[in-house]
Amino acid sequence: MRKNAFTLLELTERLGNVIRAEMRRVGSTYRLHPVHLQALSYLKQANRYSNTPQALTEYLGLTKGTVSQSLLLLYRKGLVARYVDEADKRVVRLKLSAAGKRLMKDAQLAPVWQTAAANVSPARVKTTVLVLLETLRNLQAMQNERPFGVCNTCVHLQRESARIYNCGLSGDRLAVPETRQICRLHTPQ
Amino acid sequence: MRKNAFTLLELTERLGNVIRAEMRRVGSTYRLHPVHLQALSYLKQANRYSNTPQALTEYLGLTKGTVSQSLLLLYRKGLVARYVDEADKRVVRLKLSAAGKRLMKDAQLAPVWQTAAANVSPARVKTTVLVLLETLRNLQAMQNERPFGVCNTCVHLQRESARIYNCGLSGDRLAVPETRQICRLHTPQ
DNA sequence: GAAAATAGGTTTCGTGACGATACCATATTA
DNA sequence: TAATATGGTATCGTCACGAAACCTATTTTC
Repeated sequence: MRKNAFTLLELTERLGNVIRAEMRRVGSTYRLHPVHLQALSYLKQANRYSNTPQALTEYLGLTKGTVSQSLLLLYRKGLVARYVDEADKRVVRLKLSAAGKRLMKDAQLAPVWQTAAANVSPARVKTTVLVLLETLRNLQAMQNERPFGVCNTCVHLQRESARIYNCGLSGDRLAVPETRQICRLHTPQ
Repeated sequence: MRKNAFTLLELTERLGNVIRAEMRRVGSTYRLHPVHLQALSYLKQANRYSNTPQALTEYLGLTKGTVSQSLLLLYRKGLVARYVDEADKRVVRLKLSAAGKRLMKDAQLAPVWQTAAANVSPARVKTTVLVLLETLRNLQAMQNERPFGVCNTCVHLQRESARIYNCGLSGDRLAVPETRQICRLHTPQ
C-alpha cells in the first residue's frame, strides 16, 4: 500500500497545483490571489457560528494576522462587509457584499472541473469522494484541525419536525437553508 | 453528477490546503516555502530532459521570472546545483546537491499521508488514484499543460531488451532507473 | 468588584513569492 | 549578416505570510 498512498499524495498535490494555477488565472481579472477566492468562497457558505476572521483563519490554516490583512483588502475592494457582533463586541462578523456575491457567480471554477470529470462513472466518483473524505478527516484529526462540515452531517443536528431543526451544541433553532452551510463546530457522525 | 463533481473539487481544494499547511510547517524548519519543497521534490525526480528552469516553470504553473528567483534562493542555500549545458549554452541544468538530497529525506510528507489513508482498502485507493489521474489529465489537456509523467507509462518508451530501453522521441538510450523519472515530454499511453 | 488572565482582531515589520517587463546571451532562421 | 526566437536573469511593485507587539472586550480569580 505504500506505493499507492504515495501516488495518492502526489496526485492531490498535482491537482492542487492545477487548481491554484486556474485560480490565479481566474483571479487575475479582479487582481485577486487564490487565497482571496478561497476566502470569498468560504464566506459564501459559512453559517452564523463561522462567519468570523477566527473561523476563516482556522479554515485556511494561516495565522490571524495574515488573514486580517487579506480581509482588509477584500473589504477595501468592497467584496466583503464587516460589522461588530452585538453580544460579544470583540467579535467581527463577515458577509459577502452584493459585489462579492456577483463575483463568486462569475468566477466559478466548477464548470472546468465538471468537464474534466464528466466521463468518470458516478459509482467511481462516489468511491473517490468517500476515500478522499476519509483521508481528509484523518489528516485533520492528526493535526488537531477542525473538520468544517455542513450541519446535515453533524452529530449535533436534531430534527424537531419537517422543517424545524436544532443545533444540540448551541441550542439554537436552525432554518432549513442553514443546515446546508459550513460550520466550524462540525462533528462528523 | 453536478453535485458529485463539485464535491470532488471542494475535497481536492481542501486537501490541497491541508497539504500546503503541512508543507509550511515542515518547511519552516529550513525557512522554506511550500513552493521550494515542491521544486526540490520535482528536481529529485526529473529526468535529463526535464531538469531545467523551463521545465520546472511548466510543472509549477508559474512564470519563469518567479521560478528563477526561487531557484536563486535554493542555490544560495546550497540545496541545488546548477551548471550550463554543454550542447546548448542557453540551457541551465539543475540538480539536487548533497544537502538538498538530505533535506528531502528528512522533510517527508508521505508518512503522515500514509497513516491517514491506512484504513482504506487497496481496491478503493486504486479506484481513487485512477479517477484522480483521469481528471488531472483532462484538466491538463484542457489548459494545454504538459502531463509530466514517468517514462514507464509513456508511448515513446521502447524496450530493446531486458535492461535496455529507448526513448522513441529523442532516440536516446535510457538506463532502467531513468525510466522511473519524470519527463516533461511525457505522452500518456 | 478590582486585578489578572484570556480571547478576538489589528498593526507593524521583514522576507520573499509572484507577475510584468526589460534585458542578456546563445541558437536558429532568413 | 541580419532578424528572430529561445532559455534565463534582473528589476520593480504589490502583497501574502509569520512573528510579535498591541488594543479592547470578556472572563476568571481571589
